[in-house]
Amino acid sequence: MEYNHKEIESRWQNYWRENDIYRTRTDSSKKKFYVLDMFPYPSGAGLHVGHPLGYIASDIYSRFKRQQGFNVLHPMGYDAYGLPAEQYAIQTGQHPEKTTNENIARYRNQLDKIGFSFDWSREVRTCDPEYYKWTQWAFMQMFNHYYDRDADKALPIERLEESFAKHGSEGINAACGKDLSFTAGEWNSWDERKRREILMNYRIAYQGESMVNWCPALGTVLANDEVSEGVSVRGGHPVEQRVMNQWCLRVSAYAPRLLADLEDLEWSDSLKETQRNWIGRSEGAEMRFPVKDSDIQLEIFTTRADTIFGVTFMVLAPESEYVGLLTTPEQSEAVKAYLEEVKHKTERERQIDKRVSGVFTGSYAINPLTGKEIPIWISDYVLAGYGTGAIMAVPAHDSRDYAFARHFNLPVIPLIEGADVSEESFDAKEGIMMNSEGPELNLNGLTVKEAIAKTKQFIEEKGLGKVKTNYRLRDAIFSRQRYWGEPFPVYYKDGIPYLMDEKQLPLLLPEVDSYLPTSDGQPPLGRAKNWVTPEGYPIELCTMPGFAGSSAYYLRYMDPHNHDALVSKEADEYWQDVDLYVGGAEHATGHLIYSRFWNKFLYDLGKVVKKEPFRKLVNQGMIQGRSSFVYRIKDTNTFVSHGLKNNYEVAPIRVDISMVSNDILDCDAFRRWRPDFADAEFILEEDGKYHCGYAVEKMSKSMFNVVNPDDIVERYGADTLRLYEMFLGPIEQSKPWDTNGIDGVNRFLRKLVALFSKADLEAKDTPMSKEEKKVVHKLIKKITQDIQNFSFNTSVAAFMIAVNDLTALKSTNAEAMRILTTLIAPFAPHLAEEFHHQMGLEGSVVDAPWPEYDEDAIKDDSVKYPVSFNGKARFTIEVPAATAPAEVEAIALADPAAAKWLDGKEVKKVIVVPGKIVNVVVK
RNA sequence: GCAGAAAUGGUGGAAUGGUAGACACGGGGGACUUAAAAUCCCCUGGCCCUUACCGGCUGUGUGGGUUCGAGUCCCACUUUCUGUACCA
Repeated sequence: MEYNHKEIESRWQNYWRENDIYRTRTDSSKKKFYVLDMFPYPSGAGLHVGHPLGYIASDIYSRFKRQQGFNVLHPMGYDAYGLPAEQYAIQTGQHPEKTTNENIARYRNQLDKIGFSFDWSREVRTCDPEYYKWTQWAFMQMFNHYYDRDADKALPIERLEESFAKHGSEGINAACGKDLSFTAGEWNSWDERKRREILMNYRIAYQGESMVNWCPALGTVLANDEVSEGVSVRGGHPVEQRVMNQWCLRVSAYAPRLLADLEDLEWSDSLKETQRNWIGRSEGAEMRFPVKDSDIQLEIFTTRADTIFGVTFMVLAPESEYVGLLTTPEQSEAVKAYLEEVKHKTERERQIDKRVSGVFTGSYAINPLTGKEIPIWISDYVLAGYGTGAIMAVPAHDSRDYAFARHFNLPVIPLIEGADVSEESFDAKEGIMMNSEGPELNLNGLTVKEAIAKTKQFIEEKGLGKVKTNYRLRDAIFSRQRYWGEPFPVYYKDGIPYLMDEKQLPLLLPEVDSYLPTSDGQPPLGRAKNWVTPEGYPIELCTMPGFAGSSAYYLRYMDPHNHDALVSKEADEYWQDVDLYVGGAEHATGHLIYSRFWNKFLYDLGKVVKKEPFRKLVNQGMIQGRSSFVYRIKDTNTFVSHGLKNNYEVAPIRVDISMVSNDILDCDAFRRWRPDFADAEFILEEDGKYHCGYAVEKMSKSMFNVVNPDDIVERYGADTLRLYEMFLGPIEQSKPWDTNGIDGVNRFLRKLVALFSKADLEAKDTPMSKEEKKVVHKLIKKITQDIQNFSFNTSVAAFMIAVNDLTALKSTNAEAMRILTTLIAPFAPHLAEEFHHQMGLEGSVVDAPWPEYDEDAIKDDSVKYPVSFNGKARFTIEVPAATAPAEVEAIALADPAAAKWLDGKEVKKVIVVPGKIVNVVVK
């Protein structure tokens, strides 16, 4: 049999499609298993070989689970809303829906060629109204709920209203944007507008003034995870801080649960740690410092309550509400100038420019423990969004305070014995306290840890402050001033936002004549005609951000065609959660936080049964590109091979990797590549070949290093691509794509075909020989373990060994081939299906039951023991498998070879590890 | 700065504390062939000994430790990658 991959693969792909082999149904008689890939954003560039890495791994796993008898849900869809499509639309005037659909068609075509077992009948697209109806629905639920800290869950906003009507703000412990205090009488006297304003501070989806990342180039606000190092993640445009009225999600209310529930997840340590850092829990104390000659109490947050005797000044964030209150007339000019300066700095400039800057307010606070006056300053190193936007500065033990104190010549008081603060601050939380004695509290002689505890207790008792836990995680900004996203089901009456009726969902994205903002700076939806409710009220002009649609898509797959709910009760109770989620670690602080939050919210509402969406998560590594270089000798058109380039003055030039094979350049193709290389000369190495250099870089068109999976499939077949991607190395590891070596995997498949074509398929009932059985059962054991451990590279190696062994045994046994076919089905499904049918077996190999292995068949009759002397292996003995350790020892010492290594020395001890080793310890 | 992960031949990578380098690429040699491709066989960490056979030494980033025995466990360090940062 010839291995004609094209013919085999297209034939079985058709068979799977025509027979609906991958259709999954809810089947309560079987145990479920849900394997999910992070759905892709369908970019215009199409898939490169890096994208399918995770898909192949998850496909192997889900096929394996299916063969083990599970009812496997393995869906795929598209994260279809996004910025690139919109920017392309702005440039070309084409509707983003059109280009998105074209990209999706291309992706689908590429994915289909690789032979995935996705149930495409469950496909979701975030831009599909039938899908985003439920994104809008979830937003409405969030608008209609608040977070009750006592119940520790989201509750309907009506409960809050009832409570306000009866008791005012008294007795309510809820997540709230402001410190609000009012009586029932006040509440009842307020009109609807005022009440709605109050309620807005409690809603989980709320509209509020907040400091946002504004990106002028993109004309939109961005979430914190969409900004990195002061520039937008998409496009790299500068981002500045602005106060704007925006829709937000009260993710921060869920911070404690998001942190605590990480414990039970089977995620990598590094990913959990990244989330822990992002959530950023810190235990400390909130303290009030009275301001001199004023009723104002300045509230600060600190984790170092122990350093209170070292506070020599206080600092406010420039945006702090105290700034206006504490600036004295004498200082008002200077403060005004400073605020102006800070305001015009972009976030990026603020980060790059680490110079110390600040201004004195003119006011003084009183240290409540020492009674001393301390100046209050303003500086942009204090952030408005964290803690209270004000700090007590302890220059001796905080490097930022230290830099500030040195710059403005403020005193530094060391508090820890032996700490040298003449050059830099001593930030470590360790040591013995000194200089810390006041009229009421003495910390001297205590360790830092003891001092923190004692101070906290003291300030709570004296009512100077309270113990507080802060989280770094901030609420997610949920508005985008863009076109290509989900419209908000919100309209405005007298400027107050109201929800539309649920029956009006989905609220369809309207057509516009251009995807740019309007001339008066409104978002693109401002161009839509009749963008009003039937009653004539204007509808919200912003759309939702990308993470809105990707936060609950895994639930929709469970029940994708349901018109009445995001997911039915039955489907949710059956499928529960994602058993295995495969995707990139770059989503650690975005999607994976939002999705967990979204799921927990729906859990609070009783809409889903699991408090966490993704039980086990595997991060596949990034596949980098491997660029090839040629070396042009300066001022010539002569190119020198990599090994000889040091003899010349050369300039490296990237060449398209399609002209390079195993680092050898196809010189003729190179000459044809570009007109100016047409008469290129080459200096070759001794072997008569031109060797290219290489570098590992991001895979991109501009580096000429993109490898398209279509080309690999065309040349070697999908089964080879699948096996090779797995063979490259551990799935979690980032590695460069290197097509060198794919021949080895392809060769293996051809050997497998050769082995199979010699098999005597007629003699079905012939038992395997002992040797055959051993090879096959060892393989079953190895593959079963490897798949469970996600160790696919070693599985591929095991297949290679088994095929070589069976070939060496000249095996023609049909049973051995049947088992081999079953085992390789998850990896090389096309070839396995071909074998399966050639053997005349019923149905698809997809449902071939996973074989059990027989431990007895694997056991050796005899065991080889390396015999070591003082840990160094010297010779090998072979004894019957059942030999007792004492006897093994005797045989080892009696071996003629032993005498040489004993050399008359005394044997101190002999260690026999059954089945492993004999180690003789001699003096 | 902080956090996490990693470091093994020319390359990608194997190794439940038990003969390091599986498997594959690349390289070398050979068979078949008029020839090439394809295929098959042998060798392939380094150093040394030997005509050859047989051998020996050394070796998993560096330095220490635990152990009969360490690539694997512990401590310190170096380097690389990833994430994150005026978060008080």
